[in-house]
Amino acid sequence: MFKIFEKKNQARTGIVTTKNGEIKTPFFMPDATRGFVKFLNNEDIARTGIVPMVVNTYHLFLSPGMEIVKKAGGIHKFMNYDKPLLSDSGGYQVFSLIHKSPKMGKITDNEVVFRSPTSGEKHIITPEKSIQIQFDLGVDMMVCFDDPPPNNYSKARIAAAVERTIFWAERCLVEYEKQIKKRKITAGNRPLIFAVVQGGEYVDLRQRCVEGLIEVGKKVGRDWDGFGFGARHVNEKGVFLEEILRATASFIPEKALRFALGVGTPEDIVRCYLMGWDMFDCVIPTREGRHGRIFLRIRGQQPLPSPPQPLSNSPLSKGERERHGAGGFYETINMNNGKFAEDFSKIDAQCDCDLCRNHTRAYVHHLFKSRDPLGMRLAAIHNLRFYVELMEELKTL
RNA sequence: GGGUCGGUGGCAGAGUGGUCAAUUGCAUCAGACUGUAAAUCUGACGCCGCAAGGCUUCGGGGGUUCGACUCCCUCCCGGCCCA
Repeated sequence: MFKIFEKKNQARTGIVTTKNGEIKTPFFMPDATRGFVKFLNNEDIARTGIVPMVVNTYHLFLSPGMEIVKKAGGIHKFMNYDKPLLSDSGGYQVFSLIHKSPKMGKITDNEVVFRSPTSGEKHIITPEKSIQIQFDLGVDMMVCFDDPPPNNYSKARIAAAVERTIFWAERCLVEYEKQIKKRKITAGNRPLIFAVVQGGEYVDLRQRCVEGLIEVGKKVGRDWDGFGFGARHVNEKGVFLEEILRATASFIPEKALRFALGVGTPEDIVRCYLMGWDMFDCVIPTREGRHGRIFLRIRGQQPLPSPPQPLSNSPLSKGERERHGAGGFYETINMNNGKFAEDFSKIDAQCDCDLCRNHTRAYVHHLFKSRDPLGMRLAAIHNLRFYVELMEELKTL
């Protein structure tokens, strides 16, 4: 259930109720794809202020496999995590696998056949099966199995993916209803279900997709709890699809949650929030943290859709400047850079995360140069803390 | 003292007459990362130059050759073996 507290232009704040607790919107979810955020344990996660996380149907299905998750008593018990979890359907993973290398599998209207990249073993996923797996996981929020084509596909192919996504969404929703009944799940305990909007860079296809999905809801007799923005939200050059995101948000009913899947950089999140998107997930804070990039808030600068400007005492490198441009609310530093070798200042004197409370830049640089997992862990913790604080600040905009 | 093997770019270590400014690894420097096949990947890495390109290199010196990191002489230095 989603309740809106306040609305300012398109942006809104609210609260989502799930069987494992409430979440205030807007919120960010780190990707615990295989049932863990790499290098972090639940206590680390809790200290960052993160509440919900994303797990992945595809990855958990392959390993450890559903038999083990079921024996554990569901994904929450397996992970020992008692806060809300959202499972992604696995569609994006299977499709990107096949789009990258057609030998890896085959997509038909009925099902997706693919080979495990690690074992080579053959698997079949259908919309129904994805939903069943997500019920077996026992998550708080689940996502329909969709068809996410690369944005550079022809309009005809994107249109076909839209139709298939709608068709599959119906199968997902029918299966959802079936599972609710079969498992005797009460209204208060049911997982929220999200449809996914495809349509690439075509506004009309995005609109068609949302309309088709809403019709599916009416037909099955169950309104979608939310809609996700499918495929990538940036073009091949990494440029944010401003109008597509804005238009898609406007097509989605106001009472539904708007989930910007895979978004994104801090400025992209700000942009999406201002357009009315409520929830986000992305690998950026954790992956880039593991790779040495640290996000630093420029205090006093309001989060804006525009990118950041450099701190005067810590100039951005050429690449960083090119990426972020001038004028903004944060910068990034790369802890691998030699310039930190003798920098005994704090990473961010005002941040209260494990990294900033306890260590200097020089020490963290040393951890990265030593390739010790501790540096990667601390950097991921810091970046998540940065994202959590950003979400808090969004509410003040 | 005798014998023997060897001295290559920050390090390790290829190359053994021309296609070598010199394979590769490490280190170093920088970049990328957006519903995680990512503790990953990419690039640079003698000197000057944005570049085209130019310049100086393979322990020191001398020699052979059209041409040497590669062959010869000698000196210096190191490992191992024998005394």
